[in-house]
Amino acid sequence: MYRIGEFSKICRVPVSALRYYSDLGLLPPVSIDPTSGYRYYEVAQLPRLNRILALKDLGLSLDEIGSILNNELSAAELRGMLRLKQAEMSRAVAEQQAQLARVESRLRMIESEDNMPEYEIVLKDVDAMHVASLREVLDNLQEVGSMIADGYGALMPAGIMPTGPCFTIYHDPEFNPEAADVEIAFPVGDTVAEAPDTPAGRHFAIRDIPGAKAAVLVHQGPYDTISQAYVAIGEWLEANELRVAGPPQEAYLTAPDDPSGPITELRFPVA
Amino acid sequence: MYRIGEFSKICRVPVSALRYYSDLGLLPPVSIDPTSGYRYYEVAQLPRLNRILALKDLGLSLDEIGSILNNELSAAELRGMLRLKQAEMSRAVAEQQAQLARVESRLRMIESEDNMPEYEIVLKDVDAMHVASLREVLDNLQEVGSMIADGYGALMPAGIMPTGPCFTIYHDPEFNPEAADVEIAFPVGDTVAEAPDTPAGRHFAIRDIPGAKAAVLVHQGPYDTISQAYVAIGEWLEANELRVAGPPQEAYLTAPDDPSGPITELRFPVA
DNA sequence: ATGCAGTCTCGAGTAGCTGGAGAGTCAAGA
DNA sequence: TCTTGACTCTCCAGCTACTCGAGACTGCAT
Repeated sequence: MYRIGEFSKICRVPVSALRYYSDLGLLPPVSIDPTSGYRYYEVAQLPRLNRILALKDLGLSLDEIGSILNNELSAAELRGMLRLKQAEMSRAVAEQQAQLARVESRLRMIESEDNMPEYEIVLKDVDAMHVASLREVLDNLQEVGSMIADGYGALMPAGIMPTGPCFTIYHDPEFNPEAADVEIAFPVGDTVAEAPDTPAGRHFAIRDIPGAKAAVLVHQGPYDTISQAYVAIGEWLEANELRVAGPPQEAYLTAPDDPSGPITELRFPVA
Repeated sequence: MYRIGEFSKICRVPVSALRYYSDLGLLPPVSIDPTSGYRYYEVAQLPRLNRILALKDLGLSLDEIGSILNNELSAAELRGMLRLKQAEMSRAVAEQQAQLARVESRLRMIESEDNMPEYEIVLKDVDAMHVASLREVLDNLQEVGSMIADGYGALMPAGIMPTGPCFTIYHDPEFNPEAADVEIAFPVGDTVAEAPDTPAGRHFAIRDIPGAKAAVLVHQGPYDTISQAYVAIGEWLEANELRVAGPPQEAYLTAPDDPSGPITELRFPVA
């Protein structure tokens, strides 16, 4: 019979943890003095304690360990749980490694530039959207502005309120300013199934854009400096070993008359 | 000006998190209606929010991010912090991978045996000890018992109380029952600098055993079945790709007359 | 006027402990 | 027998970065 401190030395587990396990009923002391409340342990409890530690080390929660120790779980169930943990952990490892890679690339960046980067690029889950869109091959990207106005000019009178800021999708595999395959999308309610032609005679397509993970960057300032943002996001993707998995999007988050100037969000879907 | 829900859609950050950042002062809304308490945001806050998310993704705490955003930290300090995080994270990644390997080896084990393993093996930090020890080359391991008794026979009368259970250290690079280089160690107080010779005329060495990480296993049952435990720990070390980094120890945790039978702890230092 | 979706604050919960406060206990020395 | 000091007890708070729920209020559309 050892008091908790001695037992703690023997098993090399902190006293506080032993008390915690005792309270949870995971490792009840062999006896508790009813007057003093002192917990008394025996060396014979070491195998059980080691089982607890071993199972904990496998990533199981104390709750789950309790079930296992009380034989509430069959071997098959334990196997299933472990397989689940395994999948979960390999995902976690991959995620951790990616995060470490991001830290390293960031370090390299600030050590070469010796200051904070101009843009912050973040991975986000962009969820699925139902959109009304106009797709055209343009020989002049200036036209995008008038196409947007044209689109709103059709949707608003028809009572179709966009549910979010409109954005363009650049379908070209490589940038070609003389024949740019551009889609302008207006997010609309899920129930919208058709839209009238625009004042300029364009025809809407209604489609779903699936959700995806995307590298997202916010560009604040005049649109004609946005190429810097493309450079930054390209470098970032390369540094983080991510591959582009779809056409990039540019969302126009501000109204044309916003006092803080135009704000554009770049989204590159990644695998 | 957007209400929190709309802004949440734009930035793809949950409302609860935005409120949390607002309470922490990390991303205060541009205005708060004094009567309703409604928070109002603007698109121009997206860059700051993305900075928060990017820094968070680098493993910084919200506290640290707050300092950075308020310019309380120089670029050099940020670099230092990131380097620290980097070291910490690569350690964490390695640890996670090792844990994943343990899960996988455990899965393989229970899938081949189709039941729970007999022993639970755990990595523990064994801390440094000051010991009085007897080292000898024995041609018969049975003698260990009498050596232990001999040791106690010298220490107790001299008023040197062992501070923990005694243990043997097997110094042989490979097991040799005809000439086993065995050290029997009695943990004693740090102040002990010498001990008298034993009744049988053996001479104590007083030394420090450095702390180390060790694979630990508890064997409950008669000593002559302990070879199973050695097999188990050997398999475990192999499955977890750990290398032995010192002579193994066997600690005798029970008194000879303990009703629960002998309990032995095996410790293999690992790198 | 009435819904109803959105928002507010506040408090609790998460996992696995760790640390502290304040009180009681045990064994040895004076 | 008393004291001292090490140990132990219970209970509560804190850690991180939120999330969830209760109960009350607001804003907008019918």
